Amino acid sequence: MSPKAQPPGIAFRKHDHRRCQRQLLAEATQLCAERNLRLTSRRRQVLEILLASHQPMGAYDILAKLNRTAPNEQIAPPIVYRALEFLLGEGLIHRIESLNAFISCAHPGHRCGAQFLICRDCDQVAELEVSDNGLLAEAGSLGFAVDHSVVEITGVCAECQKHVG
Amino acid sequence: MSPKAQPPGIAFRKHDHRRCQRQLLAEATQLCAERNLRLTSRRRQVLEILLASHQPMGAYDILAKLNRTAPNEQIAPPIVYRALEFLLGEGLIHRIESLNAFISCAHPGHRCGAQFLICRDCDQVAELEVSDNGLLAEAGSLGFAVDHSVVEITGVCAECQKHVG
DNA sequence: TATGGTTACGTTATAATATAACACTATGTC
DNA sequence: GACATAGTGTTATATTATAACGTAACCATA
Ligand SMILES: [Zn+2]
Ligand SMILES: [Zn+2]
Ligand SMILES: [Zn+2]
Ligand SMILES: [Zn+2]
Repeated sequence: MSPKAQPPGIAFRKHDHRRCQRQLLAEATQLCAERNLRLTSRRRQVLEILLASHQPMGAYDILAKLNRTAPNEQIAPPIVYRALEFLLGEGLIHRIESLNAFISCAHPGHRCGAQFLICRDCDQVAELEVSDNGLLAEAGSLGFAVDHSVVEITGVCAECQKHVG
Repeated sequence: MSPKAQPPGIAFRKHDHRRCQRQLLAEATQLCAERNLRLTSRRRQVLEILLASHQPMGAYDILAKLNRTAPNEQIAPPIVYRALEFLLGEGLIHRIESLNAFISCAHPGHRCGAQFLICRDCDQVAELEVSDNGLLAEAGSLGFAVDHSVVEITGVCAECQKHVG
């Protein structure tokens, strides 16, 4: 089975996010099963926190949320960072470098680089998946062997442009 | 006068860096004069430290270098960050988000977004200037108003590929 | 050349982000 | 159960960045 990926720019569209969320969690669960990896409760907890929205969250925001849900235990940074590391490694979340923050992946399992549109008004982030040929071509012509690419475009989404103008 | 920009990928080519450095400093000086801005000695100091190579440096590396050159005074972080802020604002340097580091700009004054190839072997960073159409087109089709773009490609440069075998 | 406004610099303290190191616990295998 | 391994918990600390406030340099005008 190959579940359908979220369409590009979904973060900026009105959509049934409950469903969006459920679908992505199911995909993550399945993907871990297929890879024989353990989506432990900590890891799932962190993933669910990120799946709750299309907004990126800092590691310490996630930490705070964890500690709010379970005020008896006192969770420390390494726990969060380790869960994030696992999720990043499996392509279930992405790191937004220009925000020092993390966001759930809209197409779990795609191992290639993603591109992000970041609205500085509503803080939503949409994930694209464009084969940005021009750039990779230039890299190729210089004999540069690409490993990983970070593409983060900041601006104002269509919805927010309406509300301001 | 419009001085010639460094060709794309210069960081990965053998070149007369003394000259490269001199040229970029001259351009920076002129540009500040034209804009009626003060390239103070602190700012110039920080710029010169970055111009010394095509490798990005962390703010604290720059700080350490400043303090090494003048062991009598004890310079503190805000001084460095303020100089960096000025240089960033004028497009004389760039911030490499994925490294939390700074690098001198190869085309001072160009206000548009740049793209970087980052060699994880030799730590050199080459600045490109490609109109990466595919991506901006996608952004446009979503009605997203682009503000600033971060493009950072990590990999291994041609030279380093030879040396590893 | 005084005077006042502005910009830049210096200093101290602290915030925000991230990791090292090591002990303990759960999980799967024999 | 004994063992190896992977995951978690805990403490301390490293790294990156900024807030707040005072001082000095610069620049215009009188
Ligand atoms: Zn959604
Ligand atoms: Zn928006
Ligand atoms: Zn050079
Ligand atoms: Zn290299």
